[in-house]
Amino acid sequence: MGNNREERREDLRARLMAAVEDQIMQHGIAGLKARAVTAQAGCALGALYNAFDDLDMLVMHVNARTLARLGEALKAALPGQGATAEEMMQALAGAYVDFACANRPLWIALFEHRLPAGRDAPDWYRDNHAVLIEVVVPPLRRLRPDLDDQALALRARTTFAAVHGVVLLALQGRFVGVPLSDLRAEVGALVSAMTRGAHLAGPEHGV
Amino acid sequence: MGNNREERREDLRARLMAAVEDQIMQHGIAGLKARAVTAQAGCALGALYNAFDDLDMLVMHVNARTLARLGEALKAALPGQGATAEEMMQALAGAYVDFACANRPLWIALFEHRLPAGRDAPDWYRDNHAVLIEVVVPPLRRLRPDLDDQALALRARTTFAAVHGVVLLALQGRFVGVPLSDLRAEVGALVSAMTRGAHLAGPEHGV
DNA sequence: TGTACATCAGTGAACGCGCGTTCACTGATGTAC
DNA sequence: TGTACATCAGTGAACGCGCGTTCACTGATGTAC
Repeated sequence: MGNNREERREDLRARLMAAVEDQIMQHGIAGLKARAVTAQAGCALGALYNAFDDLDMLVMHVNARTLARLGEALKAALPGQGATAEEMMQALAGAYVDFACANRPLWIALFEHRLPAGRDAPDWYRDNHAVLIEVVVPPLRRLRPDLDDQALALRARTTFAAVHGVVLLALQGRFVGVPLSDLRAEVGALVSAMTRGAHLAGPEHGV
Repeated sequence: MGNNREERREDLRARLMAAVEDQIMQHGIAGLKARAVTAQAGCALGALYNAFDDLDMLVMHVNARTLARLGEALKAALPGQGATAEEMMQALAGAYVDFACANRPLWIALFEHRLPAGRDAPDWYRDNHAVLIEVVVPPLRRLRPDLDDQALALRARTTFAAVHGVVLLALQGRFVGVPLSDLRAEVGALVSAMTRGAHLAGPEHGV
């Protein structure tokens, strides 16, 4: 059993990631502490630094998993063949709201965690984010067949960011945010307006 | 000259606020340090705690001023009598982008600064945020004469948050954000789609 | 106007705490013969 | 199969640093008489 060491290592990494997820869900990313994580994972403080470079790296692995789960949720929400572009958009936006609400602190960690100045995120981490944009492209292409791939990719980011903004301000409990009870309906209305307005291919500002 | 003491106190408060603004512009809210602030204001570390309750309160005063300046910028950008609702919206969104770009770290501080768990912001601080929403209501009312005041106030928040989201992800340099060079155009396109789509008073999702 | 006293802004060294990270040590696991 | 040795995961006390806040002290400003 030559891979026993490797198995134990992977097991510890998994326990640490699970502990981080739980701690973030309980106390938010701002309240995350190495000691609480290792205590919950059932290992010594120092073991964290055997399994991962440091706490930031551990958080990035958890964020990557959250992102993957979010991506799955979005894909799973897409309706079947016969759906209109607006129905696809509504399904994606609804799934985004649902995921963010159900995993609020983890979802917020996705957008709040930042490395100390000077370090920047590894490629595998950056690349994970692509799914959030890519999933929006197909319905958008049907709404805007006049746009080329590059313009579509850009517009997909904008569309995502618009929905994201409404969800973020609401879930952060900011004063300017929409009340949680109205979130779903308001996001629905926004997507509705965006998709219907996008149809009208009038002259666009600055494009 | 019985108010000399009061004058000096106000002068110190003003110097501290100016120093905080400068420090945030240079190093961001995350890099704000009491020592750097008092050094730049030309007073001793302890003087800060004579002039303000603590560093958080000082930051809130600066945020309030930033918010006031932002409110002025938005109002100043509104076009004259003959303008259409979409023109008003575009002017507001454009002014929002401009202000956020020109005051990026201060603007980000507005949305990133948070009090330690348990304390919550005083009323005068919360109330300052209303301007961001109120300014959107008049053009929105013309686009949606069917909505009552309450629904309008809600939709104004949603509209604001959508634009805000696009600007935020771009200015934070997030991977999913729009490149800065495309920000103005994309926000323009978003506002365009939202206002034109809002006209079509079809059945709305969940409303 | 002058003197004695009270007040309080201003000072900055010291406090205190939180917390990520290290490191010398241990003991279990795997390897060589 | 058994024994000696090497490796390395696991340990947790200690380190180190950053940094907001306090507090005993000072001296300038204002007040009373």
